[in-house]
Amino acid sequence: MPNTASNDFELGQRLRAVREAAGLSQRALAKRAEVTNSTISQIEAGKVNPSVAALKRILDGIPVAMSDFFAFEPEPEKKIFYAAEELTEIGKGGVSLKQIGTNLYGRSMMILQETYEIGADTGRKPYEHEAEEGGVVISGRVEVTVGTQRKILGPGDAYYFDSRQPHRFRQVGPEKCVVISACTPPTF
Amino acid sequence: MPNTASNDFELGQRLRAVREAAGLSQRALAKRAEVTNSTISQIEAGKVNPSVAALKRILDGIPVAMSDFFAFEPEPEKKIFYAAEELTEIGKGGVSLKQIGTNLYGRSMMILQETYEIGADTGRKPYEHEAEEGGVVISGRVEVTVGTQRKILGPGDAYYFDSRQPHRFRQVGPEKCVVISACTPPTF
DNA sequence: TGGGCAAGTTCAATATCCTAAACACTGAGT
DNA sequence: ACTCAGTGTTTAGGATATTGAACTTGCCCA
Repeated sequence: MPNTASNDFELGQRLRAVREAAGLSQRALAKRAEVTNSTISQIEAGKVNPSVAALKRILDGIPVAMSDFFAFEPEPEKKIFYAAEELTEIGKGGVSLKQIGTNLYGRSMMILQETYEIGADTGRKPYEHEAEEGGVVISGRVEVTVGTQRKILGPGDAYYFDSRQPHRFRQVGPEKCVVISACTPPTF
Repeated sequence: MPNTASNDFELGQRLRAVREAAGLSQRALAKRAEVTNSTISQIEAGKVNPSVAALKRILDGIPVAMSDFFAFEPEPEKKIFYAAEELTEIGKGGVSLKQIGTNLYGRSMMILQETYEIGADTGRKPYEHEAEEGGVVISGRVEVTVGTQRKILGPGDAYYFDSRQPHRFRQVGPEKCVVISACTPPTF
């Protein structure tokens, strides 16, 4: 692909605006940022895609923080709605875990759509990181074992437990089972 | 300079954290971001300095906004104090304009230290963009003409006017004149 | 035990950026 | 007119990122 130079949005224009607002010439800024004036010229003209390191050094020379520089982005990607096929598939084997909303960095919980095929069994997960989780059965039946308790749940039934307890999910009955669940925190 | 790979701070570590928090593998994210898995691998390992375009595409694939990704930076460069020699020199000729604080993008005013050498004269600036400006004389004497009014100001004297009015500053007396002034808005 | 699969990593080749030096232009001062 | 110092721009070449494919590892399951 040729250098479209449009993938950066108006990065160059913004840099120019910021630099001029600071009353700096390209060379003056280049000296502070320890890059060359041509680098700045080409970036502002949209002829190149600067590396993150180069842009950071330049912005530090103004100085403007990276987050400020990108703060007022058009923000094209604040996804709120997700088509079914966009859901991130995590699981494997007979258990399919689909993450609702590709949880962004820093989210405080993760929502999953879990599908247990006929005969699917998570096996006994001994104990995991500190978290809580709960869910509701949408269709089918699943046998849930948490600690010493065990119960078969059908559509409309729900569960909620501390995930440090050993737990196991096993599909039962003639049809696959779908569960919507949530847990917190997502990874840590 | 060899590839230090440390200029990016912990960019790679952060990307890995963000990606894993989203539950995506390198290849899964690469597919969404339309880059290759090796690109992500090398970035996360700190072996390369990604281009802004590459990083943006990757973050869009998660999705995370650039500003969010850099939001919790150590913010090393929130400059508040400035050594005398750091002040940005703007003026030319007998008039030296030093910008206090290299006004960041979006600042709502600009503060200047103006030095008028012996005989310095700004000439009559007809009318400029909509703004207001004011200042205080620190040392020396300066004749200020604004519209039809004219006055010679000495140490401690001050002025304030709408800068759309034609105005002129002219050093008078045996010593150079130093003025601290402010104007708003800075550029626009 | 071995196959299959998905994970992250590495390597050579290509595409791209960054630098250094020169170019063109402007305004101010001899 | 000429130089000088300041703008921003352009160009060639070495440095670096990105690609595409191979490599390694670990895991599950037959």
